[in-house]
Amino acid sequence: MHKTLGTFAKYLKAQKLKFTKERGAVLQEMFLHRGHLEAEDLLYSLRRKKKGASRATVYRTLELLMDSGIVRKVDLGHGHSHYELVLDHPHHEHMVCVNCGKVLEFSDKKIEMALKRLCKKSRFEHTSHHFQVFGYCDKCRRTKTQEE
Amino acid sequence: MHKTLGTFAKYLKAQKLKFTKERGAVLQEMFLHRGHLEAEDLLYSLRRKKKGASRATVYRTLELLMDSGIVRKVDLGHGHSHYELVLDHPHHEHMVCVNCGKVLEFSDKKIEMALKRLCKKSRFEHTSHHFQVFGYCDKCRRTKTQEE
DNA sequence: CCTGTAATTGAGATTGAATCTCAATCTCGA
DNA sequence: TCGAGATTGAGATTCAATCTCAATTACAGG
Ligand SMILES: [Mn+2]
Ligand SMILES: [Mn+2]
Ligand SMILES: [Zn+2]
Ligand SMILES: [Zn+2]
Repeated sequence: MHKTLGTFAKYLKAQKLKFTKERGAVLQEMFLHRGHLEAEDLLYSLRRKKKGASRATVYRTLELLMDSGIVRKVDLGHGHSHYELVLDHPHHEHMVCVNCGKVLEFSDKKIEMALKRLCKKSRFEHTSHHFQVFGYCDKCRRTKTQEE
Repeated sequence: MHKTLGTFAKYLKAQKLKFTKERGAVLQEMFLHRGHLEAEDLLYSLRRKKKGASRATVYRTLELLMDSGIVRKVDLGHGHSHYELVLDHPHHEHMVCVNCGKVLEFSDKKIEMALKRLCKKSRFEHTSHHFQVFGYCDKCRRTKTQEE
């Protein structure tokens, strides 16, 4: 946390922005929960602790955290965004259980290589990508099989 | 178109649903434009031709077309859905130019195989996936390079 | 060709995520 | 300590998508 806090402070200073208790609280809350968080989760979590930050401020702070490379936006196919800490957590993709919502993370050199090759072939300059896999996690798969 | 029209008619009959001029018009419009369409595009396109169908009906018809396997929903990372005809157009992924919006389609056996292997390893039962690649198409890449 | 009934439609209300507005408040460097 | 300029929050707004429900329509059976 402390290293990241420093990163954020430095980023804010460089942009002539201010470090406020609301911004600090949002970052702290991201650390507290880890995982893949919705903005709304952060909002209510903060409210419960009386460390309120308005909805607008939560979204604005997430934007800043993304700009400073501390947080990334994740698309889990729910029709709204989730956010996760970058930390030393390198680029990866997500498998989402359509039954219980569980999220598995994965990354694969072969896929990355194949994608690179395909982009070259199409003369497409790749800057980023999202890869969401949907299905049933181990637990839900077993339950489902028994019911049939 | 005619084969697909038959598929749709058959599907509707099997579900005890009715074939209406609005539903016919939406399907016809999908054929007219091909490509990756937004619901809103369909809506205005139909209005211009006085073949009106309300917003609600357009969305409801797209739902039926998906259920009958004629159309699939596409996520191009725009925060709202696009739709495309399935036809004999097999499963594929999309590259989206962040500058001009151009969409390139691709599919890759190696990626499919790697994904299959990863799911097996995680005991995850794969049912579907979305893969969006963002970057610059050939044309925009050239323009961008010259400007720098 | 009729008719009755169940499905369909459309105008407009509603939802939910995300963004915007702007007056009041706060931060931080000098 | 002070003031310029950044920030905040309540509530309005946007936009895609869905819902509501009274009026309309399709179509199976006669
Ligand atoms: Mn993740
Ligand atoms: Mn496509
Ligand atoms: Zn599960
Ligand atoms: Zn382009």
